[in-house]
Amino acid sequence: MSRASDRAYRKIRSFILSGEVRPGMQLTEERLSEISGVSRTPVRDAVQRLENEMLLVRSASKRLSVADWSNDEIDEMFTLRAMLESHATERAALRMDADSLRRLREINEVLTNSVNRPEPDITTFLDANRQFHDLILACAQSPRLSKLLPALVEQPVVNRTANQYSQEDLIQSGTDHDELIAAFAAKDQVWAGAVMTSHIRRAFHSFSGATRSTVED
Amino acid sequence: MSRASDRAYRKIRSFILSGEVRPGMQLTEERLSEISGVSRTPVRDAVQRLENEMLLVRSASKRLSVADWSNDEIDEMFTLRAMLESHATERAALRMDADSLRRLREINEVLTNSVNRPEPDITTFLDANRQFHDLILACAQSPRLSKLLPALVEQPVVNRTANQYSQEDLIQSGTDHDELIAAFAAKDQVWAGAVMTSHIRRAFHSFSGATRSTVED
DNA sequence: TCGCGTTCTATTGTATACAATTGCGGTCCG
DNA sequence: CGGACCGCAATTGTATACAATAGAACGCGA
Repeated sequence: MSRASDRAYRKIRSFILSGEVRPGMQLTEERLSEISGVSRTPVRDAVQRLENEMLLVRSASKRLSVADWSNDEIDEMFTLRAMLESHATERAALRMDADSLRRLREINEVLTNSVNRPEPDITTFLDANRQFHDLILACAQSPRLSKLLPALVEQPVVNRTANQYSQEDLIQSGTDHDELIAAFAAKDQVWAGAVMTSHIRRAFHSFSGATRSTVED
Repeated sequence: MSRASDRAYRKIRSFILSGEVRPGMQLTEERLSEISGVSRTPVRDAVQRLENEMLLVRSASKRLSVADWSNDEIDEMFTLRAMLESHATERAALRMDADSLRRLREINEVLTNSVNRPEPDITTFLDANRQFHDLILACAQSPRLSKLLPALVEQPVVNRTANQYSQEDLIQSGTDHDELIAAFAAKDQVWAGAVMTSHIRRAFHSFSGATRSTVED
């Protein structure tokens, strides 16, 4: 979208993810327009996008509030993501070209280096990770998937989790990616899809293990 | 959404589906506001929704045009729908209560009656069919799915196809639904999911068989 | 004091005017 | 005659003012 609209989207998004506002809390459009520094018109565009990503929800009568996900919803989110992203991976396996494969290797090189050190560089890891998954999605060549998946991946969880990952988890991610690359090289869609499924399911369990047990403490 | 916005959405939608405009054709926001009889502001809301459903696309520089789906995209659409809707069905199988089950039977009774006659009543069929699938989706109790699926089902294809279905196809739909109901009654999620998958895949092949061969003629 | 209705206020929805951007066409120079 | 540049027209993007609606607070009567 356009400049103001995008600006609003990013500002509001990071505002929500920063944790300054608690789930369930009301947010008026006017408030959001103050936050993002643009008028309500582009704010409304941004809000509609955030509603689709379910970061914002419209309460009974049109009032906006920050989404509050139940555990069941988070489970479901990972499940759907695993389904769709492994499907994307299967498609990508059939359509992968040499250049993309090379690029995937480069990206994963960066990712691996960022975690194979005493103090993992989370920012670099997240960035490389995103690039890796994005490139696969692009190779899947499915406009629909490209529209649906991002709303599911939506960093909320990804980002919140990355800090909770243990270093072994991060290293394992790099290993998963290596195996994905091997599957792509072999043009084996079943293999590739399966690796992606377990990659995501593992992330899910690391996540739910970490956060939920701490909540219960 | 609100009144004008919804009105715009429906008007534009039916305008596109009516076939008055051909895929790829440009549509200015002003034109759309004339069609729907409201100002550009609510039109833009509606447009954003239609973009998500991929009935409209924004070409290179923000100009709107009617979406033009490749065969591959239509295949993908059915594939995704089958994946997600059978997943929804699996969830529903675990959560189905007696009332909903009864209601499903009622709806399918209507559906079956509408096609078991010399001249099938397509309108009634479509309406009952939609209710049937909607109720299952509701029983799945997954806000995410409820958001994702409709954008995929989106009558475009459903409606265009219904007229192309042979009477046997329509009757078979009713039979599929009966089997779904049996699976729900048995609380067998695997069974239910499988029936839904084949239900949709059959629709897909009826569709692509009908339309694509005629195109090639 | 409780329940109900009424008014007032906060919030969202719509229209319109204006700004910015992009495409198109015409013209001028080589 | 061809190509590039410049300027106008069409289209989208943004702001603001106003309308409609839903919620809350207040007061009145039973």
